[in-house]
Amino acid sequence: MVRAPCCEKTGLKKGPWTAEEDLILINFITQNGHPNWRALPKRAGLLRCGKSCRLRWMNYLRPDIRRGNFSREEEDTIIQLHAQLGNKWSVIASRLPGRTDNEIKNVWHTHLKKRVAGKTEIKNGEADYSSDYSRKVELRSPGDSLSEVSSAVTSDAGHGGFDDALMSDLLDKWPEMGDNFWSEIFPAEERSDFSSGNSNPQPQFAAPELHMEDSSFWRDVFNRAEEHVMYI
DNA sequence: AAAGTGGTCAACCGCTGCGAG
DNA sequence: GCTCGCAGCGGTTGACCACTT
Repeated sequence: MVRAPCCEKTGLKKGPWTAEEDLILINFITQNGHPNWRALPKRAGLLRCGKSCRLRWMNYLRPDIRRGNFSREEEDTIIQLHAQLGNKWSVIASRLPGRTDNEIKNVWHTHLKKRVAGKTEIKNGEADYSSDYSRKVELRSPGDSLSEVSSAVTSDAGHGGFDDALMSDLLDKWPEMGDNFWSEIFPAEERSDFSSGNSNPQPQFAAPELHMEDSSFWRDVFNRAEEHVMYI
């Protein structure tokens, strides 16, 4: 038996999302939630498959996402959990409020894997600084995180034309959804590890302050959206 | 200044698990 | 109990960017 493809391949857009698409998705989910990802793009008027919409929302557009600035504690927690759980990125993500499995997976592969490997070598009495990366990691000041450094580089670049008034206007609009907006729309998404008695308590970080304020992404989206609107 | 190299991260692909009928 | 459709997950890719030579 052949399973039907996840989506109609023809006519569907792939690749990077545009600011316009982001806004359409945000607006649609804001108003309707996402009871059915498969049907969502059609209803929202997006030429994307449901999977793509879901991924974009879960990993990038959800307002309760913290972007960049992995703290040293978070990185250590990822290393610790990975040692316990292996590549269970979604489980690890559930222990790190505001972090997505995709982001954690990326951080692991780009930073932490090497760090762990480096420490193993150090443990074996053969500190190997042949890799420039491990040198950076080991020499940086305590409490600093590498991702903090990299995000500082990437997130602040290219936002010269950002209109703070536009951002604050948009931020003003969020409370209209009500404080319980997200829990209403996504009851199934409540992180069971936090909402229910977690039998295996893990280090908790400060509750995710809502991150729209400090999210470089939103700056970028609204910046690009503004540019887009100028063309309309 | 140009080319090469490596790092980063968003997004896609394919598989799995689960629930409804 | 079986089939089907869906959401979710983990692996992988590729474009972009920064740094080095």
